[in-house]
Amino acid sequence: MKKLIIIDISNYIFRAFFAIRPLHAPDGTPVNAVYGVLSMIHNLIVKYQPTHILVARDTKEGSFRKEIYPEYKANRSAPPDELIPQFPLVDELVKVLGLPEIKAANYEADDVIGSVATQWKNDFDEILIASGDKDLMQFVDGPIKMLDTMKEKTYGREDVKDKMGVYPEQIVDFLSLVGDTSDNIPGVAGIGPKGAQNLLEEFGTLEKILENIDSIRNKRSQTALIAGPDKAALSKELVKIVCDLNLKFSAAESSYQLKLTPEVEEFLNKVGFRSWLAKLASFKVADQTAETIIPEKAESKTVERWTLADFKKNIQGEEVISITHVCDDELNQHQCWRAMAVATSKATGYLALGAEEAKTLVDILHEAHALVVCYQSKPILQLAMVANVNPDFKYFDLAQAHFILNPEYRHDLATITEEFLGYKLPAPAKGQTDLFGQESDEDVKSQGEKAEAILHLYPILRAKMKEMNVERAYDELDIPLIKVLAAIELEGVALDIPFYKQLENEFSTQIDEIEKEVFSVAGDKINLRSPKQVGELLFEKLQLPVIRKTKTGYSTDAEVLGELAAMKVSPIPELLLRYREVEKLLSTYVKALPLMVSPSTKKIHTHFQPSNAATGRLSSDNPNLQNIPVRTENGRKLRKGFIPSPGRVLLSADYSQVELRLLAHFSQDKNMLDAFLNDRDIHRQTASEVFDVPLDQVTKEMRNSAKAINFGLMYGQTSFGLSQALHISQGEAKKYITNYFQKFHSVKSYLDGLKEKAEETGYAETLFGRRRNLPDIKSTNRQIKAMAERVAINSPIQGTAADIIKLAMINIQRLLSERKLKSKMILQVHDELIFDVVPEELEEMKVLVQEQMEGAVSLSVSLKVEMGTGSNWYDLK
DNA sequence: TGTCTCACG
DNA sequence: ACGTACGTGAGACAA
Repeated sequence: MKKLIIIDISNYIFRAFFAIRPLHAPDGTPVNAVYGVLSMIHNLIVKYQPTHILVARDTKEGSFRKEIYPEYKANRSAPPDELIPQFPLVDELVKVLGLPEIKAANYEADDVIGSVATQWKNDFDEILIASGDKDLMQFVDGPIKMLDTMKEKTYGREDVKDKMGVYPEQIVDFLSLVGDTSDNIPGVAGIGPKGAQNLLEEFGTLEKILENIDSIRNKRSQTALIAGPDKAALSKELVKIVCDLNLKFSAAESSYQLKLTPEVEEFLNKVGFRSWLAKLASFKVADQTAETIIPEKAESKTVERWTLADFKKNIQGEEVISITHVCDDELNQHQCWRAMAVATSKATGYLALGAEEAKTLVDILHEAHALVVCYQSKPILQLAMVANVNPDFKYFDLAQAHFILNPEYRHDLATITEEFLGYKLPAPAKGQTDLFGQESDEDVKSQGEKAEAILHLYPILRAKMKEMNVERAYDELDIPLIKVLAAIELEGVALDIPFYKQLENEFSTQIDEIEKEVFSVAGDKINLRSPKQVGELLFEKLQLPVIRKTKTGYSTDAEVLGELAAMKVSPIPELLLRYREVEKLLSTYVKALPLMVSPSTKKIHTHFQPSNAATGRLSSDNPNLQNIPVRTENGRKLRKGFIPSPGRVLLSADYSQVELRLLAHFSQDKNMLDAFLNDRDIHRQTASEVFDVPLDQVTKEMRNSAKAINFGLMYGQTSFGLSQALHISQGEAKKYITNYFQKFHSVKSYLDGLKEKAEETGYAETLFGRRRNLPDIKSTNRQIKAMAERVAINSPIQGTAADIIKLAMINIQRLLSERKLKSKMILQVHDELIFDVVPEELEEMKVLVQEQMEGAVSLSVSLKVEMGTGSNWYDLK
């Protein structure tokens, strides 16, 4: 296997410079770009294992392109001062590493790359061009691929088409039409990527397009081309890369192996890269023939077929057993158990189950006193609950344990098994029964192996949690919560279906009316649900100004439509906004929710996922009941359809400003603590501080700005973000933020401390010790690191709020059962709980809920809960 | 399947 | 040069 990587070193220098924070050699010379280039080259070698490397570079004299077009690359600003002294250092680095290098006077690195790639094409099994330059995509073909080191992605023929919209052989023509701002290549004015793509799709090449100018259907493109065919020709000359340079270098001579030589050592010492000494010293090219193959598990006990009696006998005296169930309906797992596999220290069994056997099963579990280890415990608990048995056996939930260990990983059993047991589970059983309702032997075997894996994983994950000191969040919050969630899900929420049917009629009529109006103005019938068609209508047909673009086309989101509507040149943007609002309500809620009402219980049974959101929050799906509209009046009406069970009332209780209270507690900022201790409106207080006006002179706008600042800072928002949110200049936003941190200086030091702590430990953690690992916080890539820092700020706050409400839920549920109350907890929406309450219990419930929520933890700032009651979710007052 | 858009805290 | 505010789930489209 011969593999060549061609490195566009100039491209690397710039990218490295901007991606890596400033670094200096012992003598003060800036070296961040040098560091970045070394690290990118090292990564290339480690990741792609090339046998040959070639460094291509520009010469100082400039290129022939400048002669034919003086404006070529004229818009490039001079390299930053900090970068200039690094060019010779990179030269030196390439030299001491002994990297094969080619440059050619009067030609650019691109020409070297093009010549090498085309002339050596048959000498290698694979040639990777490492560069961010779009031009070079023209060479992608067979063994030749583009490699974006930053994104760690290689581009083959189809990937080029995906990214650019055209195939590699069309890239030259494409760029000749579109132009390239980075090289100041003009292209044809009036033709963008979209137009060029369409033209090339139809005619194939630039020459054919120009020959057939008369038959171009798109009038805009046609006039553009008639006006500027010479521009296209000129651009093509500039874009076209020279491939016939005399290389004076054979393919074989580019063979390369990375070694730590005395010269390299000397260089690394000079620039102060001491950690690289060790890294390169231990560097070994991996043996390419020895691929890591994860073995299938070798031995396995025979899986016996058991009856319930066998099951009982086999788990007798066992301390730990594992079970895994087989069922057909993902969404209603507790209702459809067909069979289960069980593993103990001595035996593995498989038993088919009838629905009515659930109670017996749970009784056996109770009697046996074994710890029940499973992959997901919620359906097992629900199986017991629907059989009217209180599931008070001990359980260990692997998915939840894995979530605690690393919330951002995938938590499926196959992944966990591979990670901790080092083998692959056999392919998932098809779960098909034969004509006699018997499972096939293969299915029985694979289910048995699953149960065994689960049994073996338990002590490993338990030990790991102990080692990482994260048992508290698992044992005190997540595990007891699962039982609470199991009950909430089974209880469900009632929906007023007739009310929803009526809404469906109203909304459908509105949709039709708006649609008709749009069509009459536009004179065209398009699919208003298609962003693509909407974009074409607004920006091509109506020629409205393009506000923003997405990866694939024009952006038409609400913000864009709002701006267009404000221009008042066409009624369509405004109509589209109304269409979108109603369409969203109609399709996501009004039509969908009634279909989710269970025929047997007449209620909606959402699923609360306890091991999904990386911060430790719950999420809700099938359907999601945590995003029922509330912000607009029109949407809020949908909440009128969420009603109590017959004869009951709804009670809601929500934490007021939990996250900001937590911020005050964590930061101990005097100003912020004061505001909460005196029960002041926190946003008003902030506005008064930031804008330096007395409390009573704070205007609505000021308060709104302050609110945006308060929320933004918990997410690590930048001045850019704030300026976007408030529609102010970035300078103005910056002033607000500086001012804020001057007034709330402990908040600033707390947030900085969070970043530092995460950098030291590699994770962020909540008040209860729930962790979120942040490997990216050590990234040398600025953007990636910045993202990790924002997460380091947000996770402890969002996660602690999640922990607190979990604790409250556990305590409330326990009290409901101890006091034998009939009222039920039915929903959680992050900082809010909803209860289905028996009227006689209402007063007791209010006290109980408020006490438990406010008293869940004791902080410097007391938690405040606001409550409401009513006959639907809209009218909670 | 990925992308866009949009609902919530 | 690049992106820019965290955490979710769902429906519709387009390929």
